[in-house]
Amino acid sequence: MKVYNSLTRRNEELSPLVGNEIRLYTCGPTVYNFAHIGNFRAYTFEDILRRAIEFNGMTVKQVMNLTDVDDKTIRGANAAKVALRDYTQTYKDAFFEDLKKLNIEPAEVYPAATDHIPEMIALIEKLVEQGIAYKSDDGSVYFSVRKFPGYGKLAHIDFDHQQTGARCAADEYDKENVGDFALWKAWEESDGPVGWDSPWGRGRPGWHIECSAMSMKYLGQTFDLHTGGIDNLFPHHENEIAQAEAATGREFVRTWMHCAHLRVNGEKMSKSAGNFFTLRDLLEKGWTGREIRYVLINAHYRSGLNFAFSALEDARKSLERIDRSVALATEGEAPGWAKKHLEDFAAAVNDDLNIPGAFAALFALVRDTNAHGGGAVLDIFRRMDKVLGVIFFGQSEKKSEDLPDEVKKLLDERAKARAGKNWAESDRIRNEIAALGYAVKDSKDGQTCTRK
RNA sequence: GGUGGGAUGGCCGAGCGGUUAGGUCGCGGACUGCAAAUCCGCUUACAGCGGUUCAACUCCGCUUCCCACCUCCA
Repeated sequence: MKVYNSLTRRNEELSPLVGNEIRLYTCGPTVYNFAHIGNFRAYTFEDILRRAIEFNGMTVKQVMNLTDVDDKTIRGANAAKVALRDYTQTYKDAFFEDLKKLNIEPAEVYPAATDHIPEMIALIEKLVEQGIAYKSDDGSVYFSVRKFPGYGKLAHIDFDHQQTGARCAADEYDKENVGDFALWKAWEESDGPVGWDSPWGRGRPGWHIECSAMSMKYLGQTFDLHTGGIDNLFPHHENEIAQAEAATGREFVRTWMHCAHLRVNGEKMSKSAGNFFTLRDLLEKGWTGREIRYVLINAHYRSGLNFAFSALEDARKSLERIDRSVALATEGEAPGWAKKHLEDFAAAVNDDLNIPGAFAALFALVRDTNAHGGGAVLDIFRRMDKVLGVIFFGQSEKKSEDLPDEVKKLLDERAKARAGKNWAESDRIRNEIAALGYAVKDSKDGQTCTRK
């Protein structure tokens, strides 16, 4: 299995550092609001990643953090006049509900930042002791990027020849260097009741430190894989590396993977443009979790994905087609042609998660299965879906589902009409059944009726 | 200004120096009383201009346009 490593900018074989287990840290949500589908592009990408690792016979220990203290959560909680913990709990719960809707496999650990303040303080103390972090007059602690030689190696930025961006021109902090970032932020008025005691006084952790502290706590000082959206590459992940490697003197993460952004109708998703959707927005419009999942995963994770409602419509039809084919599939030893498609599927998945290519193999299986009128390919579908997570295997149950008496009666009448070749009557009854929400299809074996 | 990624058929979206991506839509055929489903075929896609090559959508250069990051956005 090969994946693209942002650190080396090359495709590399992914193999575990220890045993057969890949240790994976995925940057999770800041729980100040409902997550939007752009966020979920990252989470579905990470889900595909862990499923692909498992597909290849390895196990995964995944840690996904919940950022439950930062500017936005504090602002939200204080504005709502509720405790930070209560405020974030709402969005934590919502997040887990959303993950289920998208059929995202749960991570092994979901550490919350506020539950790991001591670990963060310990890490910061280590950095202060080493003289790589310093306390400013206001009680904040900063990381001195100049003192960490490898700074910029992930983002491939040469800071000696870098002009200062417009956004960091404002000199509102008491920092030695504009590039220095906060490890600990001193308490200020707007924080209200939020704050923890520390060796540097009351305050709260900087954003980056939680990921370094929590990932190392659960996965070790050096672990296999760390992922997130491309926007996290710099500064967030760069800073995580700096904090961790400066503290331990060891390599922090071997492989970094980043997914590209989602656009909506060709434009960047933003509230002001009115093209900002949460998962809940789409569910309310009648789209299902797996239709949304299909759209989110059916583009290579490193390519920008253009989200459009027409893509959801395509997804719905594509999934129906897959479902119909799966309903024809049976248990047993798979025929050679099906095994070939699984090989193609695996090759695509193992080529840096080429999911569009994997879907092409799936559809080749669909076509052949239909052409053969079925086959012992259920296991092949199952193995493909182990990675994709979009197939509905309940088709046979849906078929045998009890029909209302009213519909049964109409079907009997229609069968009689058809026996007498009374086509007008047959069509009339078909329409009547359709009006009740059921679809009738005719074949050599007679009528089949399913709920629409 | 720096760094990185893009422009593919109506739409979505892979890919590679020469061999069908795939989905969806549309058209034709088979099957069917009709329909639906299914299968087969078709609509001769690779931003523009040069270059390298026996051969370029794929490599190189230039042009146009787009996107992301450049200090707390997945």
